[in-house]
This record gives sequence, C-alpha cells and structure tokens, in this order.
Amino acid sequence: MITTADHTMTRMPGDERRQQIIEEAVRLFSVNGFRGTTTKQIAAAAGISEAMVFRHFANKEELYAAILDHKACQHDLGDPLEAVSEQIANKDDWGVFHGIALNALRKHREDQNFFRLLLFSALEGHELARMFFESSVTGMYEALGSYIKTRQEDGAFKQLEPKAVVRAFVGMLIHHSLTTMLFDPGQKILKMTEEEAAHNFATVLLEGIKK
Amino acid sequence: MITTADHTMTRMPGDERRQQIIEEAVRLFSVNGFRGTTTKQIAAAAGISEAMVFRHFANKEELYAAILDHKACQHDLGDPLEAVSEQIANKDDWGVFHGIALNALRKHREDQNFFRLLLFSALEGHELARMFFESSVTGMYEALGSYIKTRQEDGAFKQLEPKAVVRAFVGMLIHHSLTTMLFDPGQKILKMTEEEAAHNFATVLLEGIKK
DNA sequence: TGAAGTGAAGTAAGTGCTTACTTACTTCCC
DNA sequence: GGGAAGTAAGTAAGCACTTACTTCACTTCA
Repeated sequence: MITTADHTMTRMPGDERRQQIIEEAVRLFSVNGFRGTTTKQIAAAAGISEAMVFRHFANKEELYAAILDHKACQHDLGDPLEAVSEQIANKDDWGVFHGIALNALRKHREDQNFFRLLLFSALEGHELARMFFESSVTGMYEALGSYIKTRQEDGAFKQLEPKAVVRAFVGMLIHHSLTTMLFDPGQKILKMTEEEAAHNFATVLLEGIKK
Repeated sequence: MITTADHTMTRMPGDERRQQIIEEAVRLFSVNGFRGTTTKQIAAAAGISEAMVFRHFANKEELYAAILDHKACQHDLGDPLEAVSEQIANKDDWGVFHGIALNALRKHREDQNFFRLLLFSALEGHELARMFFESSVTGMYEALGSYIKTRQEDGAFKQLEPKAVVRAFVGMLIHHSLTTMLFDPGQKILKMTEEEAAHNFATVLLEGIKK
C-alpha cells in the first residue's frame, strides 16, 4: 500500500483525527476552493480513506462549517482594537494607526490560508463565511470609527465621514495583503517589510485626516 | 421543449453566437466561478445545445481564454491615466487623484461581473487572469508612481515610497468596490455616492502625502 | 486467567449521479 | 446539393457518499 502521510496506520482518538482532517481541508480549500477540492484529496492528505472523512463529518458542507466554527473561535472576535488600547487611551494617533496596521498585516501573513478560504467562500456565496467576514469587518468599522469621531470632536481630525476613513485604511491593509498573497508572494514587486508598509500606510492616513 | 432564453431557435451567424456564448459564460463564471459553472448551464443560458458550445470552443479552458482575450481588448489597456491627462499636465494634484478614483469606482460598478471573474480566477490560479491582473495593476503602479515621483522632485509631495503610496490609493478603491460588491450591494452599510467616496479617498490620500 | 464479546477506527469496493466532451444525425439557407 | 447551424443521445471519467467488511484495544465474567 502506498501512503502519502507518515501518520498512516497509527490509530488516533476521534478528536485528534477530526482536527487533522480540518487542518488538511483548510489547506486544500484555500488553494483550490470548496468546489475545487475533492473529499478524496482531503482523505489522502490526512493519510486515511475517504470513508473516514464521512465518519467524522456528515457531508462536505458540514466539514466546511466545522472549519469556520473552529477558525472563528481561534480568531477571537474580541475587541478589534485590544492590541492598541493603550495608544487609544493616550490619544497617540500615530500609535493607534501604526499598531492596527502592523497587527493586521502580521495576522494576514500568518493565516494566509484562512484569508484565501474566506475570499473563496465570499465569492462562492457561502452564508457562514459571509457572516464571519461581515461581523469582523463591521466590528472594526464601529471600533475605529468611534475613535475617529472622538478625535474629530477634540478638534484633532478633519470632518470627514468616519466610515469612509476606516474604509480607506482597511482598504490599504487588505489590498496590500491580498496583492502580496496573490501576485507577489516573493515580495519582488514591492520590496518592503511589514514594518515599512505599516509605517507608510499609517503616515499617509494620519496626515490625510489630521488637522 | 423548455427554453430559458427567447433567442432560441433563431439561427445566427457564427460570430454573433460566439459573442453570445462568451457573454453568458462571463455572467455565470462570475457568479459561480470556473469550476462551479457547467458547460450545460452555459448552453442553456444561451438557449442552445451543449454541443454547440464545443463547436465554437475546443474546450472549457479555451472558452475561458476567449473571455479574457475579449475583455482585455474591451478594457483597453491603454494609458491608465488617460482620463486625467489634462490634470496631470496642469499638475492639478487633487484633480488627478479625484479623477482616477471616480473613474475606477465607476468602471468597477459597470463591470462587476468581470471584476468577480478576475478575482475568482486569481484565486483558482488561472495563469491568464493572473497575467491580466498583474499587467493592469503594474501599469497603474508605474504611471501613477512616476507622477508622484515627479511631484516629489517638485518639492510638492513628501518623500514616501511612491509604490507604497500607489498601493495605499489603489487599496482604498479596490477594497471599496470589493466590499460593496460582496457584502453591501444595497449600499446599506456605507451610504455614500461614488462621488462622495472618490472625494473622501482623494482628500485622505492627497492630504496624507503633500507637503 | 483467558475465551468471548464490544465498539471505535479503519478500509476496499462499490453506487448513482454529474461532468466535459463526442458522435451520428437533421435542418435550413444560398 | 453542399455546408454551416443545429440537435439528441451518447461515453468515459470523476464526484460525493455508502456498504459490507476487518482490525484491534479493551472490558467482562465463567
């Protein structure tokens, strides 16, 4: 028998195997999409037979839902500005934007697979992915938007629509991650470290909105 | 016989039919992706039998390539800054950024289908789509980047990496179109006209980079 | 103590349906 | 009557999912 993975034949308790299937599925879905990935491929990647996939998940859709559940927990969904709470308290505007940018760029790089998967499913029209995307984006809009509003009231920022400003900022970050991921994985077009990118984006935005 | 389109049964000369197949395919590919669209669906949408699709295109891949070819011509690929050439000559910075923004947002709305299709194929790893995306993005990077460089030499703009500035700007625009398309088609989250969005983005960017 | 039984983890070999693509044939216009 | 435009009815491969069976660690109780 030919096996593709060295963990074949080693019996594992149910939950570990479940996790393993989920992880391989994330990898494959993120590369080929939901429709472009077969249950056979997933099984092979996990080093088990296809039937075992269906012992752990009623069907392909349920496996997919399990991935989103798992990832949603993993990605906290707590306060999106938690990492820069200190800067916010100090009204250190540059620190806030720089911190958010650096944080977001790092997160995107670390979980490119999940990022791709989300995009795929948003395009494929999967409800759960849509909800996840929507709620996490909405959270950022509200949190950062209210900070901008506060600073406008302080007279520190121009009177631009806060949501538009957030969209501009989030746009810089997501587009940067997306372009790098899809077209410039080797960072050959734009030779720039994460730190430099975050610095540039924070500078452009802050200078653009402060009075 | 049940037909889904009113043009069934009317004989058309070859090229017209070819165009029609391409148009229906664009619509379907953009909604369901390449893998998620069947040749039967395309045939039904065009009101012809599946065999006719294969009379016009050797296989599904060739149909896909024909779409990109067709769209690539349609989308000119001339100077990406042609529409704002006057503002560039006058060094009307705000006019340049505002014009580009308005132009891009309009184009994206008008050709959402093609935009979705491109994203799908970038994710699915289709070489041609990759090339199209890459060349059009690269064109913008070079054209706008060189304008920014000129204005930096004039002493009008700050010494930020031009490519990073372009990426920030393009990011605002693409992210706005993408988010609107995927999650906010009814414009309920961000109630903002194209003109307002372009105004905001141009202001944020220009104020962020000018001295 | 050890044979008998239990159940979870595993598989090989299907099933029926869908897919891209083909073939053999018809219709209709010039 | 020849050729382009069209079709109905395939075919082989691939898909999600099932079935019928095996393996083996671990109880249970005569």
